[in-house]
Amino acid sequence: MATTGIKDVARHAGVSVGTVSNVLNRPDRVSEATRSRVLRAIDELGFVRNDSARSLRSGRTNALGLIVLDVANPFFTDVARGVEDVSSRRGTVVILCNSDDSVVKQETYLQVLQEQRVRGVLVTPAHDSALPVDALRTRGMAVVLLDRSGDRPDLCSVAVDDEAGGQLATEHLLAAGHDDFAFVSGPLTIRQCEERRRGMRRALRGAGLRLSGAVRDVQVSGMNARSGAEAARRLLADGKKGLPSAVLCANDLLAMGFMREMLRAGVRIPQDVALVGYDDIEFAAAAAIPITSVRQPTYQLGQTAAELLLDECENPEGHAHQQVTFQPELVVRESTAG
Amino acid sequence: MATTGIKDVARHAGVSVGTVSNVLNRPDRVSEATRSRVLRAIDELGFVRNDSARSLRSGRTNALGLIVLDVANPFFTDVARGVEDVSSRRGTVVILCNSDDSVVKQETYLQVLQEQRVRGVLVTPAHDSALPVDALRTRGMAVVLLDRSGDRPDLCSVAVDDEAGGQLATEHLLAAGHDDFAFVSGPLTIRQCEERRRGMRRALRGAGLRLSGAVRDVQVSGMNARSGAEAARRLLADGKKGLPSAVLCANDLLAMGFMREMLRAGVRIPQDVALVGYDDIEFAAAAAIPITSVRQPTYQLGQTAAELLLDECENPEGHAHQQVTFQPELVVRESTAG
DNA sequence: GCTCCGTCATGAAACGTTTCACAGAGGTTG
DNA sequence: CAACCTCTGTGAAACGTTTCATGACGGAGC
Repeated sequence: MATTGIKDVARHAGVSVGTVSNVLNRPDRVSEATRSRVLRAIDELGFVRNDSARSLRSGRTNALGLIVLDVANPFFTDVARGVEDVSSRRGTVVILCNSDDSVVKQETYLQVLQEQRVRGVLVTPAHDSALPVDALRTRGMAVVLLDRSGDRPDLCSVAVDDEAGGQLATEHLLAAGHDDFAFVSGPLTIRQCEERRRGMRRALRGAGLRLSGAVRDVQVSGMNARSGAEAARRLLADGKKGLPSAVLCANDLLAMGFMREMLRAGVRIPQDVALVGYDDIEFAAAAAIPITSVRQPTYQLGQTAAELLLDECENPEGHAHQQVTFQPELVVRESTAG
Repeated sequence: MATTGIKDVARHAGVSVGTVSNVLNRPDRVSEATRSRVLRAIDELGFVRNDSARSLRSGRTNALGLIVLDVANPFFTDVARGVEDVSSRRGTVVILCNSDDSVVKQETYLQVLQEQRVRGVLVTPAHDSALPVDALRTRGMAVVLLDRSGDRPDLCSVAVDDEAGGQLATEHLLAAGHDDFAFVSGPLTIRQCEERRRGMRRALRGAGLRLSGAVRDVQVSGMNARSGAEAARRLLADGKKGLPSAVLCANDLLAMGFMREMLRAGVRIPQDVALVGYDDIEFAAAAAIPITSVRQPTYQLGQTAAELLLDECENPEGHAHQQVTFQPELVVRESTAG
């Protein structure tokens, strides 16, 4: 299958291959007349540039890699969308990789992306794996960390301030007069859980409350609705102290399960218990009682990360590494409207 | 930046470049001794194959394109996940493209993917755009249609039977003794809405009901929770006939909004109105009253599509085009447990 | 009329692989 | 011992671009 190449175009237009290449890459170097002649030839022959050859010769590709834990997670989906939009605007293409939080898969993909000679990678590191950043750099690939704040000054990174989010949510509840709290979350080894909790505690301390009396932790195994329901049951069974008047869940799925179980037990939300979730997934607003939640600028996170990466690629010398931290935002709904 | 190439490896291992290439591509053609010597050299030099050169020479890339309407839509997210898993298992890489249902974007991406010389494309066609399938084929790219059933016998396609889904849901409601229905959906120009509706009507006819009396259409502008709530309000205001006893919504978001508005008005679900959604998104189960819904094998859809595509690529001659249609499945929950 | 300069176009060399025709070494067969 | 394999390894020719040194042409300045 002889694909028509630049040579055929050249012959058909009666010029040299160099000229065709110039028409493609530096149109201003070519006179109006020949340029249009070449363009017509391209059109007539249905010529399509071969990017492999282009990359090989020029030493740079038009692709970048995106490694996330799992696109099926709405958080990463939105991030991916942001990345893709920026990338397409800049004429680059995104190669999508799911590591499933596995270090092995992550390594495999990094290898593949190196073979592809992508311009750079955006990666949410699996676990606390140490990325072979230097090795990548050596191969001329830029690296930007996603959803991981800047513990490395020699790297660009983009993240959302989870501690601030926890604090924000708590201050909202404090302002409504609450003084008896619970924090529902998955294992605190999950960074996000731990940081959101820390934010909550900071807010409580800031309000002059004694942590030991003002807040209890309800820790469940998962971060889904089922676990949320379990947390609710545990609190309901916890007769001696009675229910807390305000609850912060480490994510919206937990909050949804929690709410359902509470409603079923006849507890009124927000009158008896005020509830705040985290992530502001689409369904937080669609729940039986719309849930107040902490929104993260996920799409923008992806956009910014892609822009940082492409900037670093385009201007490796003048590039200053940035650690960007976004601030979350509270979306108030009925679940705290008491 | 002189990346170390096959030549350096050859020199370092004291063999010819041809031999190194053989070690990489047909290890059995090389003696044990030299093979390990070469492998060691590769390791010591940190050599990474240049896929651009490889593709250029061999005429085939290791990439395939995936064009969806929007990854942020959970449906496509799951599909993408299926595609990616299969692809990575086969050593291929996925280039992700969002067309946003725009024909222009779709064309642009197809052009880019051609330049990349991807092995093939998986595409959910925007609108009813006619894909330039033949032009793509000419360039040696395989094409598989996603979520669009086989109106073209010369093409592989993968889809879910929406009509069957509508029928399934309706039969479930009929079996529970309902005889007064409503179908809540967005514009019927959306293929999915139209087909699900058709399935419902077929089931009703099959049960010997007269359509004119047994079912009303409630058509709203969107496919989200807000529109669902609007549909509910419209039915509530529709005093003369009273409420239907069973409602099928064209997707789960509609169903969630619908439910919320009904509950707020004091209508009991499922006692007063039974409710069925569509898509079985994760949150259907987490709603205030868990929603019975029609599940689609989205992940598997993606897997199958990717497999068909790769098969076609690997064996263009012996490949027989298939139009695969998946059957949806009903997941019964409390919203119809009356 | 001469030099000098800018504008356009040319042709060949590179980019890093894969592939292929071929060669040398050793073994087997008749 | 000649003829003929098989097993390994070689070297050079592609693949389709980009890039770069070079050249042709015509006009401006002196």
